[in-house]
Amino acid sequence: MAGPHTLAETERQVADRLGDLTLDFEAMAVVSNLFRAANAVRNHLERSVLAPADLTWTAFVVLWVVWIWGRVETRTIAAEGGFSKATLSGVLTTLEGRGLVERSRSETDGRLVDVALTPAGEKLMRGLFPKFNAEERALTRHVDDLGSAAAMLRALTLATE
Amino acid sequence: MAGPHTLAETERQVADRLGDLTLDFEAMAVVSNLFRAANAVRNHLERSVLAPADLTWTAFVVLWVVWIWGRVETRTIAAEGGFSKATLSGVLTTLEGRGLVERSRSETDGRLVDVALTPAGEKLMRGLFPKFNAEERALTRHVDDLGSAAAMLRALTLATE
DNA sequence: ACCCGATCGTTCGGGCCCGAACTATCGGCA
DNA sequence: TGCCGATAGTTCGGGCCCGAACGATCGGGT
Repeated sequence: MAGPHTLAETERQVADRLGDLTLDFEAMAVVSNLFRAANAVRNHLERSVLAPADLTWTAFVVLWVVWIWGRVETRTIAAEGGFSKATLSGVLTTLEGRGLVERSRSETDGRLVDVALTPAGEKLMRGLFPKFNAEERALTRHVDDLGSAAAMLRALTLATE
Repeated sequence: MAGPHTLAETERQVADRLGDLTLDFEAMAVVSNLFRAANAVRNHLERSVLAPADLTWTAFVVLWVVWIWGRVETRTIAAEGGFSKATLSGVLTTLEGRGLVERSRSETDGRLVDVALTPAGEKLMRGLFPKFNAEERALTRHVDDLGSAAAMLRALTLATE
């Protein structure tokens, strides 16, 4: 554990508090470690790669989706990135103000808004993503089976639907 | 993947964009799925368990740490919960305003602040945590080996230090 | 041609989140 | 005793984050 207490200590304390109730300690540990890991990885990548480029995590995810898929509709970005359309709207305004993306109303459906990278955004991502991926590689180097790790995380995601 | 595109499609698109560079697709998938899973699990638990009690995720984590460990110093909560002390300060003010926790300056060290649950906070957690753990159990029921899953996530966390 | 339920993106309010700057306190050392 | 670097918690500014409410648009059915 990243905190000052070990998992065993925590479990004993919880058992003291709720000794009369049935608890699933293994499920508790998985969820707890999931957030510890996500938080730690996010903070690490933000500090090492994103902060020098003055980008937040969410802004980077938005740029990544638009960069990979080209001109995309707003609703696709939100679904792909895993955040609400309300959040996306604000982030897009920030990125548009910095000249990294462009919004344009769809010609075939007046409700939709298409998003595309500007040349500046394109240039930024081309320089930034290799550094990002190199850090991802370094962070995962001690995971023996990357394939089954990804599958396990995918199972967790699917369980919420 | 939770998004509209499969992992294979995404990899092909990335290869098209960066065909001249060496990338680690497996590391990319693990980090990507880590955030998808953490986001999905967090949103699910917030909506199913926390929202009815009018608690945010972070507020619940704070209450959990204080509940399990009894009277604790502020710095311990921040380290255990994985967020900054600036964030914690605001959340504690919110929880104190709702009468769920109490702040008190340490008698032995004037710099420290001790935090403890009020009876109302104690009652809330005793009723809420069993529901929370039941959801954790449901979410992780399709993970075959919970022990190795927790270990893998722990390895990811350690890699950031 | 006209409704009407569904869908899309934005806006609003409240709360979380972090780094940096700040104040107060502590402990060691001359 | 008096300094001084280290440490704890708060405050501040800017940005993210969500649900709910809103206005605009679409498309099927009459």
